[in-house]
Amino acid sequence: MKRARVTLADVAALAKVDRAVVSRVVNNDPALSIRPETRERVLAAVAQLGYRPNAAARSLRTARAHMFGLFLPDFANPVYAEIIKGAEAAAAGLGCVLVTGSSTGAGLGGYMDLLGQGRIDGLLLAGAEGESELLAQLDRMAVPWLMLNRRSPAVKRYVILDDERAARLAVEHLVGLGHRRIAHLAGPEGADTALRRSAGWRAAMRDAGLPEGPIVAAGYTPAGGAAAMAALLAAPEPPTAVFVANVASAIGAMESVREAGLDIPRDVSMVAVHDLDLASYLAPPLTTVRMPLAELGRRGVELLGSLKPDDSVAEVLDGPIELIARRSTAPPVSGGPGG
Amino acid sequence: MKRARVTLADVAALAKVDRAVVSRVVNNDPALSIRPETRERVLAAVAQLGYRPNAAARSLRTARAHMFGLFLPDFANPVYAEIIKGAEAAAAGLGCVLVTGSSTGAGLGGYMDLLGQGRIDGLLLAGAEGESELLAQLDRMAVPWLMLNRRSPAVKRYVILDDERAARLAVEHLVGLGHRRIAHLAGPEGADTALRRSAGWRAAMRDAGLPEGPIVAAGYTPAGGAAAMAALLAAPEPPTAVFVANVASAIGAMESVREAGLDIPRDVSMVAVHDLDLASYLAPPLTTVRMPLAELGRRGVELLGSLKPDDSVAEVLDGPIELIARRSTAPPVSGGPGG
DNA sequence: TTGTAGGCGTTATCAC
DNA sequence: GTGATAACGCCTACAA
Repeated sequence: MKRARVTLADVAALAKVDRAVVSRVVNNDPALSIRPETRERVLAAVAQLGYRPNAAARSLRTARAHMFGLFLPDFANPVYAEIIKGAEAAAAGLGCVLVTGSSTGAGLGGYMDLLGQGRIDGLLLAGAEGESELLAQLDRMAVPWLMLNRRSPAVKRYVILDDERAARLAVEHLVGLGHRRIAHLAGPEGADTALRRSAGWRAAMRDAGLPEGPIVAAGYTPAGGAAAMAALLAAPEPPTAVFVANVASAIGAMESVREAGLDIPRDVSMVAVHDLDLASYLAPPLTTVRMPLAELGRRGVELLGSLKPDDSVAEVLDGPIELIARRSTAPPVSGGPGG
Repeated sequence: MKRARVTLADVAALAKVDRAVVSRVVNNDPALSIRPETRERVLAAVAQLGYRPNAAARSLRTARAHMFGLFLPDFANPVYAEIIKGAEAAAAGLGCVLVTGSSTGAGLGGYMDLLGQGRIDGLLLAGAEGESELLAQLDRMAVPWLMLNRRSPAVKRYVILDDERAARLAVEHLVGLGHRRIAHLAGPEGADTALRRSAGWRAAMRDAGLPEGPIVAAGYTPAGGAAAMAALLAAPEPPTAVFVANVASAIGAMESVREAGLDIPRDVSMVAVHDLDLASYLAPPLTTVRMPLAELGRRGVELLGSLKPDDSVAEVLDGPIELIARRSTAPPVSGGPGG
């Protein structure tokens, strides 16, 4: 029953036709005219033997793997879950499968090899910090790849979201509530998303005629956010509101506020980028800016599928960005914390 | 510069040797005696041309893909991040790459095809609920696969953690603090992990000579946990402590407790399975049971690599399981909530 | 409507 | 020490 390997030849023999015929039937060759009964016989044989085309042979012949790759820094960052979902769905729509890997367990090297060896037809990179060596190599490889949610340093090959607009939305919400001393808990130094969000904060403050508040950088983790927020609160004139670059850091930042014996939103309002399920279950529920992450994944795959090796892409995805107001933001108490 | 495809033949021509020689050099064939200068020439040609072996051709020839698959229900569940990390590292150790996919974006079908077509050498399934049809098919496929963190219904092909012991540890912690009315916020009905954790709770209660407290099931999500906890609190004689089957549900459960105007741990103590970064940043920091998730991923790949198609595996991974006491558990106030 | 034949890039088994 | 040659399983002009 369990045959290790059923080939086209086995099916052909059973159906008493040539392998070529089986191949065309299996591939639904439109330019094939065949007697219904013959097709029946072939299909029956395929079913009976449990035949599945060997992908290696097929790829060797057609130089297409019907597979895309997505590489990211860390599965623990929940924003990637959403991106992956969109990318997987898009790949499935193209009749391909998406394979995902991270740099926590293994390096980018493995996925680069997949690409170099033609085992995947394209690679999506969601943040490959400090891998500029490999990136240069990638660019020499005459093969489709794209950065997701992050601009590529040398070549123009990326799709990003409008992080600047998201930041403005957040800051405008705080300004609308009456805040004037609005600090920024930024992302990691040099990270491209962090840069764009900081720029948005800066622009919105300027537009509102407000002085640029204090800014401190931190990794996109609770621990990073906690440390950064502590620094912000230690300042002589602490902010009445904070725009946090990422929801994970915000979780840590909230803890720092509690540690300091202060209350959110009475003493400090807080709004963060990226909306997660989690946000509405924090204490208090966190005001966030929702961005179209699944859409980003979807679009990335879509572009990969239709990209020529030397094309350049520099796209800011135009999708819905909205503020989800919850209970972590409120008008400032006059005088602010300590007043 | 950008050559679409450099083959063995190109290298052989440049190095003025036969393709066979190049192949042996590239593969470090130990049974090859070769003049050092020849090897030099070959290596130089490889470097100059940027040759990379074509994986399709190699797989066709050797019937090995050097690739393992891991399939899971949802990347948004953070416990999988840890499992993936271990699995990726183990695969890299075997000179393979691990590719991961989820059922949120596409179905299991794509990954089953990878396996059936020989594009991956084995498949790890971390929860494929309700896919029993595909599972049966998998078993007929004479190909290595394994369930992770979940027992397989028909065949014995799984590695799990000692969830029962984890549950006992949690309950014993609560009993040690003096709790007697210990409820259980269980996982989804029918989920295998949920079953094992419930069994542990039941056993620990019996061993402590305590009556089995109330139990209510919920999905492993904040929303599920919130609803279930609300139900538990509405009972005439609410528990003084809750053993929650999963950290995600616990986050929702904490919110329900706050909604009810109660305090953790004064009115209700709470302990949950699986330790995440996040846990120490909740309000209050959540007491958890840490399980060796990365180890589970590692072991899964290890077994896949050395499994014969008809072998059966039923392993309870023997790794460190420890209670991480934080501030969500404390001795009960005499009389309990409302007393 | 069906069959034939060549080759995709490797590796393994020989022979020289 | 090195080279020739035959598969691996499939696709696709082209021929019949």
